[in-house]
Amino acid sequence: MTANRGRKVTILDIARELNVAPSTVSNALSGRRYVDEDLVARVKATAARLGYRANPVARRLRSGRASAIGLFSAMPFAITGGSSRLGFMMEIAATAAEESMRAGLSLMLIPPMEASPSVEDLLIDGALLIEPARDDPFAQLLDARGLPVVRIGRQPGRDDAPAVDLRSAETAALLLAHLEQAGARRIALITASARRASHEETEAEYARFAAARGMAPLHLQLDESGGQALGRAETLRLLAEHPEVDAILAMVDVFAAGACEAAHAAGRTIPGDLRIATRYDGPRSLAADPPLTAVNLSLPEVARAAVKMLIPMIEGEPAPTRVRAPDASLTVRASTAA
Amino acid sequence: MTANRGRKVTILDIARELNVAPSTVSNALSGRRYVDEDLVARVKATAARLGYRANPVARRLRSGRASAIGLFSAMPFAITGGSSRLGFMMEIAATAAEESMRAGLSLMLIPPMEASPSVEDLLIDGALLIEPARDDPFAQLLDARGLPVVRIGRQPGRDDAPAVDLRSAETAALLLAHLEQAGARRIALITASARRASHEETEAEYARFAAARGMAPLHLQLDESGGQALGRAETLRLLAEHPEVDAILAMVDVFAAGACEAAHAAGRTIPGDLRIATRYDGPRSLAADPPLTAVNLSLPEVARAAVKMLIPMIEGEPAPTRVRAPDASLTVRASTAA
DNA sequence: TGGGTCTAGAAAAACGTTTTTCTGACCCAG
DNA sequence: CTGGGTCAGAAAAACGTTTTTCTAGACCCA
Repeated sequence: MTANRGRKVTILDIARELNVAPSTVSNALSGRRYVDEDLVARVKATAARLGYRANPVARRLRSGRASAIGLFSAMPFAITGGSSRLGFMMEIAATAAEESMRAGLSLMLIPPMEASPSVEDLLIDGALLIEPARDDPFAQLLDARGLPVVRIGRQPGRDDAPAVDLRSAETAALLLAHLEQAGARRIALITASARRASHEETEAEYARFAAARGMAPLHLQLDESGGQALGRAETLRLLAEHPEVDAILAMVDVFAAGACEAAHAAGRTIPGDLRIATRYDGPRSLAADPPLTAVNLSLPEVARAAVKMLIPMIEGEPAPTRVRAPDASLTVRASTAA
Repeated sequence: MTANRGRKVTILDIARELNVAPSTVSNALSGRRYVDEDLVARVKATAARLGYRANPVARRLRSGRASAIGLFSAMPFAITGGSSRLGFMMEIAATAAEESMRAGLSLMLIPPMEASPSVEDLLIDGALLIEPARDDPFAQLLDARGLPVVRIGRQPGRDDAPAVDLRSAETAALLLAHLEQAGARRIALITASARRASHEETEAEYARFAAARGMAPLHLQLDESGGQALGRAETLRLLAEHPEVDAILAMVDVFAAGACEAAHAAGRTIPGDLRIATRYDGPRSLAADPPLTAVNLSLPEVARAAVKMLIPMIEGEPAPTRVRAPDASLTVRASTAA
């Protein structure tokens, strides 16, 4: 019996109906002040009869709190998701949603889009920002709005900003050591041109690794939005120009998948002629042919840590400004296994 | 220069500062009524100087709109996500987030949790509900709140409710025909005890299929929260009691993965002795050993259709009440390939 | 010159709660 | 029999916008 005479039913309607003050209705329904049992019963009955639903927006007006946080990723979906739309961002999203719900916050998913949503108008109290680049547009908008933000992966140039450190230098070292140990003597590196900490750190680590061994560095920086096709095309060119390359470390999984295609097209066997490894152990590293050696980044733990950092920041309490991701570990698959 | 003297800066502060009415400040900032150019400039300057940020909650008070929709799944995460937290729900989430953002709505991720969030207090205008069971708790709460809801997968017993029909009978028929064509003569079925439309329809289709061929039906209904371990255990028992079984159709991917484990433990080869197929072609069907034959459910299209249904419902406009998912197609993998 | 229209801004209402403050009745101890 | 305390409810303030209504002056034209 949802008495729907046009307008929404408010607390005022109940008050009028019972000749009682609105505040009394509020207290009766919420129970935060004692109200005569009998009156409470009548209020509740009337509320039910009229089909009253508390307006959650009005409710939040006093506190000004949205009780929600946003999860932002500026990476094009070709990277974060691709055709199957699964991957890095969604793996973080799942755990972050759970963890924030535990704290009474909902999680809003802000997908990377050309027409970026007007950040000004999003109903959120804070944000998680996935792998921001040096000049990240979301980072600027969020900072301009003055929202608390936790970065998942440091933002280059913003060493002060609260972040979960993904420790990409260590990840890169792990992968390079594995490739070398698997027999590689000339390792090429493919990163993205976007200036994310993971790419910058990996490049530095690669330079160090190459220098230490007297190996001439061979490094491609590709545009993330090029996706798998670009990875394939550029790898083909690389293999043609540098036939001595016997391993490729592709930081972005779609580039790695493209590299596999290129290897097949160039008649190279994997891992016999060419070893290929990537960073994020997601659905794409599994689906590649052959499945790719990759790194377990412990994204659920990372997501949980990020939410735990963000919550006190929202409350205005002191919060740690830097947390380190757990130690990474290698998952060796056919793309490098001897 | 975020002049932060305790309180938040409001439109009133700007008005006071300039000896001007609050409404004028509002109009100057929003531009929806003409305000003298010079004054606009002064208002904007003062706003910037004081560090004014519009309060999005207050802004929404008049409209009462949250500008957000919720994505709910009552399936335990063991099913929807599992250890890697990816899968059905997240695949839908990615596309739904994109599609709703396009309409100016954000998407809230409501993960399945024991302590269900108080649905009453969620700041949403509508909801998508993934594969609700006959007695789905979220469905009840959402309906009680009077929110528009689009079900992704019909809800048994709620044929009237707006939904995207996942056409599970056809999916089941596709899988059964494939198993038979791959040489199976005795196909066992594993569904979940939760009464979701996909399970009910599959069971019906299986019964029809078996009857038509004079094949004695063999059907297990498992508790979804049991996950892969339960799938393994029950498959082991099944194989012991019915050694003649030469194919298993497991509707839930974790059960299928468990069935693979069981087959190995029982010394059966896949697909030689035993063919295994599942429904959702997600990361788990790929990661199984061997990779599983599964169905492409076109979840991105499904998610888009669901959002498109929901939007007019929120606006109070007439909306279609039933949409059919695209035709399903089979992805044949090593678990059934001859 | 009087009545109409237009203008830019002021003023007030509205959105729907929650929280704080006020009030009158009652009770009890001093 | 009075002053203070407790009680349940009323009243009002508060939250921060947006929207509607009002107003005083400028302008115009018959």
